[in-house]
Amino acid sequence: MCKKCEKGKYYMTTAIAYTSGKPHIGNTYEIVLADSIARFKRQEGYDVYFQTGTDEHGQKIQEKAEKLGKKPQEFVDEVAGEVKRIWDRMNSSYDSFVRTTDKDHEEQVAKIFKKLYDQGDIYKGAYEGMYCTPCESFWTESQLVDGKCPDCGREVRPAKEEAYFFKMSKYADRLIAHINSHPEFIQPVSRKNEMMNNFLLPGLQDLCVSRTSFDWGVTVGFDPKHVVYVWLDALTNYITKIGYDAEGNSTELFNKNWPADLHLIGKDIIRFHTIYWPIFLMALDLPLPKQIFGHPWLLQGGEKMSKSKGNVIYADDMADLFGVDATRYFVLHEMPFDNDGIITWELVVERLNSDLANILGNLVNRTISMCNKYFGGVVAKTGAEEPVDGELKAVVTAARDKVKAKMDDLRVADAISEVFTVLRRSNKYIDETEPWVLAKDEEKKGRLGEVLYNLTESITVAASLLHSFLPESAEKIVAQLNTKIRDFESLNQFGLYESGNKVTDQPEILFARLDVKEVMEKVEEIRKAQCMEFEAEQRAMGEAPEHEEEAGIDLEPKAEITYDDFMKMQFQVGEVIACEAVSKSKKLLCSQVRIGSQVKQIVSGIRKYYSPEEMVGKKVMVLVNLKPAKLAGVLSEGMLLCAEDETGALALMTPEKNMPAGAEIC
RNA sequence: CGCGGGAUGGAGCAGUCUGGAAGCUCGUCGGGCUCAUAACCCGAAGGUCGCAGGUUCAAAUCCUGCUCCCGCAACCA
Repeated sequence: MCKKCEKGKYYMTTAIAYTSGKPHIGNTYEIVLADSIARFKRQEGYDVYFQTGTDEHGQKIQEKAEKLGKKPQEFVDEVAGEVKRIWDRMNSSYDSFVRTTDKDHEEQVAKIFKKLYDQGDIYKGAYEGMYCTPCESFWTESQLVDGKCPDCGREVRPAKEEAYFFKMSKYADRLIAHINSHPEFIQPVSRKNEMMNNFLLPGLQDLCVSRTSFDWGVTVGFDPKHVVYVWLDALTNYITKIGYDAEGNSTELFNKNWPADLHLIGKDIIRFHTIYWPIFLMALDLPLPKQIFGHPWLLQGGEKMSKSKGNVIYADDMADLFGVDATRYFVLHEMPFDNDGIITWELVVERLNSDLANILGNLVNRTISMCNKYFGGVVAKTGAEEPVDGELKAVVTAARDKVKAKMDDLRVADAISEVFTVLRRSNKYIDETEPWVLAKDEEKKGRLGEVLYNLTESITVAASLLHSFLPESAEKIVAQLNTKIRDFESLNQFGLYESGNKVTDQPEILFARLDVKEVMEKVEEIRKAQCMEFEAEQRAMGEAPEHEEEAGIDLEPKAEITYDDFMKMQFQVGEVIACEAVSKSKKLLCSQVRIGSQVKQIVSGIRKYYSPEEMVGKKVMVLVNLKPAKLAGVLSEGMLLCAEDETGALALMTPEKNMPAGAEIC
């Protein structure tokens, strides 16, 4: 009975999370998605090996650690611990958690680098070009967009660096052939053309695979001032951690599991996984992974999440409010196959109430209640069948293969929907059979027993199919029914629930309905806490030695103006009577400013330094007769004057003694 | 002409590749039912599929042009 041998191995990975900060629900989505696939494959009978982990090297991490006054290792230990904790909390069943700072990984990366160098795929050159610090990327002039980084759009600066390069072009033809002959290689397929047209067909540039500008990475053994640059370090985790050895002594685990069956990654790093990674593997003379799936993103209300917007949703907060399975359910359900998904707290509550509480939880609850009420909890087949049973049974027995078909395409959301089809049909079945009517007639007791048996059986099958997605809840359901998660093989059969079995007499509510308002109140608290945390972090990152010896600031002198020029400008004291953030912008606040008897609306880029609440009541210096203009679509009828230091920090100008709103400043 | 994504009943989406009776979930309204977590079941209303042209016997779907929205960027009056 070696269940593990039935279908062969299935090796899958997630991308490894970059440890520059705590992962939000969008990042967490990937692990939940991967976990569901891993669990499903196991259920199907595959010998699954599921690897995830963290990517911990690089300039960004080094810099962030420095700013926080920590050693890089100390910093990544903290973040990696946090990532692992969240992954665990989400109940992810990974077999291996890799960290790129693991010694065995680092050793292999160095060996791989040397091997590729020795065989001539990596050569030493000099990189000259425009460098984008945040992206850690060099660009050629022709790649720049408006003279800026084509990836992030930020400023680049000319830089020259001695570096090692990988001869990408050498393998390009082979890769193109592979992609063309393996249509399943890149998923969703729409990404395939993107890669072909934008990168492969125009011709691959050699890839820079080392850096000298920082040292937080794997040192190149034979040239220690270089560290291995991100992709050769990060991507290779997929082989190093299962025991690949560049010198030919790979482990059993590696020989069994490579090539990977699935790399699950975000759509933003498809290029690296479908071009660079396969080429590295070709150079190492290893087979290519079978499939790479670039999943879409989960966006907060249609926007990307960011801390500075205070709209980041974390898995922890969701799990606190809704529970782990509800969190898993939401991200899995809401994420379409190749479009970005949307997450808002309101949507989460809606899904939880309507699907988990109403359809699933309530079905289990009402069924168990009836079993108890009418038969003291005993569920027994009586043989009193009626035609309507057939429809229910047909839906139940068809579910397994439908779920499997969706999962084979990695359409997890659709797979879950198939299970809910069963649950909906079961609820309908209760209405059709009206057990409470049957219960009133002693002669129909047999029929009533059959109906409840059919329901119990249907729920058992559904729970078994849900096990991959909502492991905890599925276990709870079968426990309440006093049975077990059923073997995948037999899930297309109806009637395996042990007749005469007794369900629990104390059914627990699986998912409680939630009130949106109450949830939103709690969310407000979370938001506030998040903003404070963000500010604290900003402060910790800010250069600490602020007031040692106040340095003056010299500005480029502007052209001299006349007194008449000066008199053209009308400055007055204004009182801020209301203020709110401009929703479209991260930086702007919109204030209503009372000047004498009139009120002007003024937009200012000071959100980073002043909250709307603290603005209200302030007396400020206003340039009143500035021509009105629209900022981020909002009309602004003047300017609040601020002092600005060399870091860009702002301070509002306020009268040194209290002055009435409207007082002229001259 | 910065890059990218999008526009389908009140909300969120599917359908677009491979033209051929506008569909799903939620919400709303009406009805049924009472075993159950004010849950469940049935029914209804609600869309000129962003706009304008074009191709076609036939366009949400293909072609052309335009508008608007979102992310990055910009905006810090």
